[in-house]
Amino acid sequence: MDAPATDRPTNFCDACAIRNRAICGDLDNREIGLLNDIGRRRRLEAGEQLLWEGDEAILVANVIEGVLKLSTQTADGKEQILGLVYPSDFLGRPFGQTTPYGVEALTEAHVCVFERRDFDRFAREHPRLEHKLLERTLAELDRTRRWMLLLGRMNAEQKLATFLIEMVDRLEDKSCALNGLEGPQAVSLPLSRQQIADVLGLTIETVSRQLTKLKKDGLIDLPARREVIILDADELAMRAG
Amino acid sequence: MDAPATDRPTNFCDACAIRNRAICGDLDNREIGLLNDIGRRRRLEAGEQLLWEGDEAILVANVIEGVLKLSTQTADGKEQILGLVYPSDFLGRPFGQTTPYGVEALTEAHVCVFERRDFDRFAREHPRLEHKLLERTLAELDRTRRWMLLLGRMNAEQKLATFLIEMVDRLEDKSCALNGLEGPQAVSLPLSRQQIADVLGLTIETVSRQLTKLKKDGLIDLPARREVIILDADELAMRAG
DNA sequence: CGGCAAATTGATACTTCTCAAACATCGTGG
DNA sequence: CCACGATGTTTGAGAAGTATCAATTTGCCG
Repeated sequence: MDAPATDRPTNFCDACAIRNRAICGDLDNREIGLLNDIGRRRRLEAGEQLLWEGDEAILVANVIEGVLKLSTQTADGKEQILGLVYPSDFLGRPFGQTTPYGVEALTEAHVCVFERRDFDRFAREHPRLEHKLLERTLAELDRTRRWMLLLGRMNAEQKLATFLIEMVDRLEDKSCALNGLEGPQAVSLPLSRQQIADVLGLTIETVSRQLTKLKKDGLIDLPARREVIILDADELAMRAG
Repeated sequence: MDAPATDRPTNFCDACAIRNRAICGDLDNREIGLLNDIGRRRRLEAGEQLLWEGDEAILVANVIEGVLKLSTQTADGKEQILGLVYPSDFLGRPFGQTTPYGVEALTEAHVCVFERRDFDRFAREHPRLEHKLLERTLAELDRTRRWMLLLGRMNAEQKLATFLIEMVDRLEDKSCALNGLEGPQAVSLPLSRQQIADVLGLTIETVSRQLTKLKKDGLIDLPARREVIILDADELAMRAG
């Protein structure tokens, strides 16, 4: 094999797993090349922090692989997870001065990061990208507002049921033979019990008790700490309210 | 006075109070003219509903005057207010199929409404407008996420204190002689006690009790149902956490 | 196998909700 | 102008739900 011309870096985008699902999806090859030039790949360990709340907003990123959390805390240190970010999602605060929340990898993760200034300039010059970003931001705002209903008006059981349904939706292990159209579905949670509590605005004990209750009631099974099997999706949806 | 040429409708934008603060702020006169052609003014009574949750998303609007609420409810009818919308704010779900929340005027209000399809087309053809809309949507997402911390992790006193500080920030009656740099500040709430409860994820009784407590503690005064005077903003900020 | 962190379980306290009643405010019509 | 009813608000008592604190138990990883 001949070595490629080395006067420009490799275009990672060509082989990018999320090439067509991320906000870059509408760009042509020339534009992708330009974007590739200002971005770089970065690998994060589970638990590694990418952005700190309140810091200057220097980075934005596309998630290529893994799950990350966006979170903030009260003055007295109680944490609230503001959102989970999955492959092909965009992350960070373009056109902003400070990062309004911390970003931490929940699993090993791969992201495609950009200096915010570079990204902002590129976006302003490429309306198709800005449009994609707008559509995503609007969708994220809708999702976030729906979560406000959960935080403000649901009880613990409704919160857990809603959470499990959402996780199945997002993470459903499509390779798993268990998952027929009906019948049990398995999920590997990327979150600890404490993190589930921080998503739902509950304590770890309440999360544990509610999961135990759902198990006793036969709606789910808990074969391992981070494994959940949905046995009765209909009843679970009922309890989600 | 001569009648104006009547081959095109009056351009309301010329006299628009929020002309420079709304998303139209970056448009030139020609573009404003085009936008004016697809929009129309509408007056809403307090309590009048503009959009219903789940309906087809047919309208978007700029708020010219008044305050409106965005809200949703649980299956069993408990309401959660998702946000308040003030003059110069944008409202509705562009590029979407359905309206994800109800919109109702809290006070008499004036809005500048567009058919969503018209607006979507106009926005796609005018990247400066789309950029403004993106910046607003990003800011609104930040604000909404901050509210999640309140809903998920604050107790009733912190919620009320945070709410009052936010309302002063937004509504501070600048014409009122009371408002020096320090000292008491007066606010006329556009919300009933029930609506405050629906913003904070509490019951009306808890809101009432917490307000009474803040009054007894000398942090606020409640001269009328919808009037609040902040007597000790520092201590209020302390209790907001 | 042992040590450690995470999760569960239990007992109790506290906050908030629920239901009920009294009270205040506002607008209306006498 | 005041009485009246309607609506919104405050207050009270008790119940329910969740948090807190403490003690185990479980599962994971070296």
